[in-house]
Amino acid sequence: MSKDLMQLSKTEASTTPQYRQIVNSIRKDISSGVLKEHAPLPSERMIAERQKVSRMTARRALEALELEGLVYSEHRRGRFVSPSRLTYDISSMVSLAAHTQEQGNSLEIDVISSAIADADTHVASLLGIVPGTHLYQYTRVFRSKGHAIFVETEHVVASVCPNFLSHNLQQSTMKLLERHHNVKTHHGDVKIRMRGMTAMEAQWLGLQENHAGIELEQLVYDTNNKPFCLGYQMWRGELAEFSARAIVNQSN
Amino acid sequence: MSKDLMQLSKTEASTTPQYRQIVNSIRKDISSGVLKEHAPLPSERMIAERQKVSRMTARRALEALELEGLVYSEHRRGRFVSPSRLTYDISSMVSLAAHTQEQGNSLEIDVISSAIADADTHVASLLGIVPGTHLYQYTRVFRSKGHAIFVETEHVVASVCPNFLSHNLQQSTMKLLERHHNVKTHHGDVKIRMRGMTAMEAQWLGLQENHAGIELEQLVYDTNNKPFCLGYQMWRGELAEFSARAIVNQSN
DNA sequence: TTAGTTTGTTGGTATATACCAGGAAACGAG
DNA sequence: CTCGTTTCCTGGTATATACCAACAAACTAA
Repeated sequence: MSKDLMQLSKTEASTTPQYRQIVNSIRKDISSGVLKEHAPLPSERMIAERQKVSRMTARRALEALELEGLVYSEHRRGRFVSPSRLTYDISSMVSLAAHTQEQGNSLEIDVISSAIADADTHVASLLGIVPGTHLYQYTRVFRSKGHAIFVETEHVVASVCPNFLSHNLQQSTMKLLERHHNVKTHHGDVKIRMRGMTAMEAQWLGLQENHAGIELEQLVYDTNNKPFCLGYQMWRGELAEFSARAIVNQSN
Repeated sequence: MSKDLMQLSKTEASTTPQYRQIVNSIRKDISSGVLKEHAPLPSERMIAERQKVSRMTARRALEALELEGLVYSEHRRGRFVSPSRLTYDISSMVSLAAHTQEQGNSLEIDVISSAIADADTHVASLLGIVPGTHLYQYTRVFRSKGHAIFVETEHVVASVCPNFLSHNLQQSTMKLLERHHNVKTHHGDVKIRMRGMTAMEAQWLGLQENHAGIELEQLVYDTNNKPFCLGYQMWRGELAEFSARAIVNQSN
């Protein structure tokens, strides 16, 4: 709140737009550590007054920072410095929840919904089943220190794991399937893309509509080479990093 | 001023913001095919006039569509419908240029710069060499049908491929290294993240500053398990999809 | 025909203003 | 001391206006 951080000057400044100068000044404060993770940024009106610009110009600057991922906004509470990224190794297929726990970081899981449903044509074709087959579907939000990182919806073929929803879903479902239903994962096909969030996704992650994020689609196969689980994760783009190892096929 | 706006009430129009209604209307036109790939959208002023909103509101709608990736903007020329995505299989490590050529799509390559340089500490530590070691560095823009898709900068250890820059770089450099310098790729470590573009990157891709994209970092190892090439690709997020296959380690 | 200029379009930047709704903290009554 | 209300602050939406620079097409002079 009571900060005298902003630099006045701009003196010669010149051709770079004012809002971009504000962006650069705040970016510097973040990288230099003056503003730390989750620290509140000055409000639009505050910046406008101190930098002698209109509120709309201050707003442009803050929106640009959001776009870059350096800053996140919380619905009418203010804007804050984004925390550092969480790395997810898509090659290992080890549950992220288990992995981060080993690293010392906890990952909280909120179960938004869980139900049994019939497969629609899209899900059915990916899972190699006939439309209408029973699926367990559940949506969960993953948080670190209370901050939402991604939201996941999984579709599991019901026949492989009767009464699956009776388990507590606040843990790794892959481990659950292995332990209690003898379903062993053999491999997974992963797709990663950047896309705009739906209104629901944005709400779950505490963001505004609009906003691009990273979607991770995972189709998981058992040791019989049959797909049994389809998952969609929508990540806050600025919080994620995905790693993988690619082995070159010798025959190529 | 000259409007009797006050009484147009919110009646049926409901609670969704006007700019969002415009977004939805345009989104419908795109998905229904009324507006096709690379088709020009109506200008800000045009929308403002036709929808009876201010230009700034029309602008908000178009910016939201850009953010979602449905639309791209060309510097003071107008806004256009984004084309469909290009899939890149990061598991195969096969040159994207070669791969797309097989699919029938051509991929044009512009060489922006190429030079020999000394490794800085960051690049050196990733490549496992001492800072100051000679590297071949080159930056290339990849286009499909004239539209920039991503820009790539590669750093290759000079000692493994003398006179590398004498080749024509408008082709797969991995194949070049294999054919002419007997460097065989064994595997690659890939990292994917979403981040804001630098001014340079945005310029090369024909975009505004700001703008999030997907960065792909590739560290390529030879058959002796030594890294010899470090590459950074910055993709237009709305144009890319990355696929990979993850094999589960049995010992886990 | 060609080269240069003009004109109209586009998006980009910027200001000033207004009102709304949700969150939070201070306040005030029980 | 707690519970509800008030008040202030926040970002979100929206209008109206202004000027700039880059581009494209139309026009104009050589």
